[in-house]
Formats: sequence, structure tokens, C-alpha cells
Amino acid sequence: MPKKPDLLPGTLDMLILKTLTRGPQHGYGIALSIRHLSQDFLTVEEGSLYPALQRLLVQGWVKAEWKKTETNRRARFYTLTPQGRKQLGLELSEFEQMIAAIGRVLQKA
Amino acid sequence: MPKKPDLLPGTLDMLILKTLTRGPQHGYGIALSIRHLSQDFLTVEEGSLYPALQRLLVQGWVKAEWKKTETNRRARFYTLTPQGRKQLGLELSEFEQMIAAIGRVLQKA
DNA sequence: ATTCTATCCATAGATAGTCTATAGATGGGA
DNA sequence: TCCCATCTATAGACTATCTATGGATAGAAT
Repeated sequence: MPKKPDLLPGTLDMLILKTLTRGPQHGYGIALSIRHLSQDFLTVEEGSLYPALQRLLVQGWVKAEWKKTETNRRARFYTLTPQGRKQLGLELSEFEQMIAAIGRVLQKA
Repeated sequence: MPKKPDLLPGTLDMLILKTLTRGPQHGYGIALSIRHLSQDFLTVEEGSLYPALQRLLVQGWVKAEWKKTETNRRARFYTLTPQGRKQLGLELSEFEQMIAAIGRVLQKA
């Protein structure tokens, strides 16, 4: 069976921000989205997710408000702010550069 | 100026092991190799490098012996062991899967 | 009615890995 | 002789993740 590789440290904020470009979502929904989009490969645990959302709130990259879900439950919906969108762009480009750099090392050795 | 993105956490061991497939090297040489191969993008600080080498030694993935460098200086040369080579293969495939999974999330949102 | 399951939020504590900062030794060149 | 580059190494702080909980509620099942 195919192991269980959790997450690549440092990429969670980026994944959350990216997920929120599709529109506001609550924490549980974000976790599900990441899991489904990655085809069950990436699993975001609560203990990682909520601290991350707190960080993003403090930085002003997302905002939050309590609403009702489609299933009539009370949940906190997170929305990407303009600063958050900008931050996402930054993180995406750094990530790509990083991956490219690692690729060069792995390829030449 | 273009920021300073250090390293992607969790990838250092893999980079070291891969570097050693070219042959035994001392710590300082490993750091230089990674830096040059990545075209000055990745910088491995001593405070990251030596703890990592200690980890690899303990796991049996590298072995070490004191020798003289080309410049006639005393240095500790690290060599990849068969287990280390196997471990490298494992880490490479996990890393690629991880990157692919992240790529799927980033692409679809 | 009651229990169960899925949904939903959140925190505490442990652990891992990296960074900053520091320390020291040595060979070769100015 | 003095300095710089080479070379090893550790301590302490910090960040981010994981494990493990805890709790609440809606709707379905029994």
C-alpha cells in the first residue's frame, strides 16, 4: 500500500490560499478540497489546518465570518483578501523557483 | 533584489544523498555542490548541514572517515552506503509524488 | 426517543527540522 | 605575520507539523 506522505512543510498556507480562490469556504471544506483535488494524496489534519488559518487571519490574508452551511450548520467561512491574493502570487512563484532549483540538483547528480 | 529562499524543509537529506552519488565528499564540499548545482539558489547553512549529516550517519545511510583534501587539509569525507542509496530512491519517489499532488491542487483551483 | 455518524470548530503538547549565531582549527597567500 | 578561505561542529531559538483530544450539532438510523 502506497504510504502516507502527509504534507510538504511550508506549502500548507499556499494550498489554502489557492483553494480559497474558488470562493469562500469553511475549514472542513478546505481540507476536503485539498484532499480531493490531490486525489486523496494530501491530507490536512485539523491540528495543522486551524493553526494555519489563524496565521492567515493574523496576517490579513484571509477574513472570516460565521454563516450557515448548505446543510444548515453553523460554520466559519474564510475569504481570500486582496492582500491574500497578492501573497499567494508571491508564494507560488517562490515555490516554483524552489522546485526548479531542487530539480537541477537532482538531475545533474 | 531576489529574496533568499533558503531550503524547502524536508528535502535536505535527499539533496545530500543525491550529491554523494557522485562520490565521497566532505561537508563543506557538499554544501558547495548543492549551491552550485542549484545555480546559487539553494544555500545550505552549517547549522542545517551538520545536524543532517549526523542524522544520516545514525541511520546508516552514509559513513564517514577522516582524510586529507586536495588542498592538504584534514576533513571528514562522507560516503553513501547501499542502504543510503536505497533510501535515496525512496525519498526521490515520495518527493515526486508529493510535487505532483501539490501540482494538481494548484492547477485545478 | 435515542444513538450514531458525519460535519464542524478548536487547542495543547510533542516533535522535527531549519536558522542564527557562535566557536575553533588550519593551510596558503599577501 | 596576518588574514582569508576552508573545514568541522554545537547551542538555542523558532516555525510548522503531527498526534491526540475535546466538544458541539444536524440528520439519519434504529
